[in-house]
Amino acid sequence: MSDDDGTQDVRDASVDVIQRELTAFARRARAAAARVHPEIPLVSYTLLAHIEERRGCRATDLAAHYLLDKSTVSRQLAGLEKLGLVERRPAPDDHRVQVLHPTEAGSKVLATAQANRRAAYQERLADWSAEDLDRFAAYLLRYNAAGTADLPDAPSA
Amino acid sequence: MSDDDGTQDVRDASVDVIQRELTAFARRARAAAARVHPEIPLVSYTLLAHIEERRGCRATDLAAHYLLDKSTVSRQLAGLEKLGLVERRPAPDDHRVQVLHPTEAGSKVLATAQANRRAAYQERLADWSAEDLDRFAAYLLRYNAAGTADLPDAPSA
DNA sequence: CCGCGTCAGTTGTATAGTACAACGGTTCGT
DNA sequence: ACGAACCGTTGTACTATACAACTGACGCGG
Repeated sequence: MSDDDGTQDVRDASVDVIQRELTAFARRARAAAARVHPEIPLVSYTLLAHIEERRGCRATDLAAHYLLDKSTVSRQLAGLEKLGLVERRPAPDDHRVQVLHPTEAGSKVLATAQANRRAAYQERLADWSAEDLDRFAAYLLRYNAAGTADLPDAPSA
Repeated sequence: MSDDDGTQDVRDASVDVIQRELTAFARRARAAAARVHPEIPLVSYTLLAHIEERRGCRATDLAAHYLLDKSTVSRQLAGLEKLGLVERRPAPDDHRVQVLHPTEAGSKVLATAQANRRAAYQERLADWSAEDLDRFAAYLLRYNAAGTADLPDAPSA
């Protein structure tokens, strides 16, 4: 307990707001995503985007990145493959791993979904100044970076 | 496209980052919540918090606020009641509605969960300056307010 | 007062998304 | 060559969710 000033109260209040608003956002995110791109099975969008971005990544990488169980990723991938949006190829050097690539259809679907999402975000953020957008983006980056630092399982300890 | 200036590019880049980071956050939120308060059935935490905050609210209010189907709310509430965390009482003047109140156990569980969440957030935001926290909080408020504008949650009445 | 439209909530059914555990195949270190 | 570690799949179960059909309670126009 510092006796110098009441700065801590201000910090607490801000943290409270951040907690509450982030929670509210998370609660609504699913419904919102369903409205923006109803076609692509939802979560798969995220995985597909990651696959596109990091071509040749493995299922395990996705699981680690998104804190998902490997079985979950496996099924999501199966769905994506059935839809013809990703290809799973065994790595030549290691037969355990599958190298993931978007198909052409996958890239196309992803581009459409991204365009929709982007339009939705831009509409929502239309009346923000460039400076505010920049700062908000920076804050989110910083927040998420903090969270993923200890992420690699943060297991027992 | 417009030939007036390049400010649009900067805006687009920021919006992209915001979109991506918010999505990443949403994807991880569930797993994170499960770690922070594994006891309380997860989503119910949010509803319970809302019930606590707005004592005497109705199931329909919750559904509207969180964009949930009333059946979903009904079941969540049933679970919460079975756990002895909320009470559902018929309104005296209108027998259709149920007035919701947290039980004592509910308030206690909620307080614990909130303390845990709060601690987690504070740890994560420990090295942020008070000014940054304040601004981040303000941005999140602004962002969410835009999304809820059309929701029947801010009743003029 | 009666019937009909409306509102609140519940229940049936179906679907994602997820985890955990058990398993099969692969690779590597000793 | 054996066993540990690793990658992915499959079986099972549970939560969260939606939509639709239904029950019960209001409330209004006749």
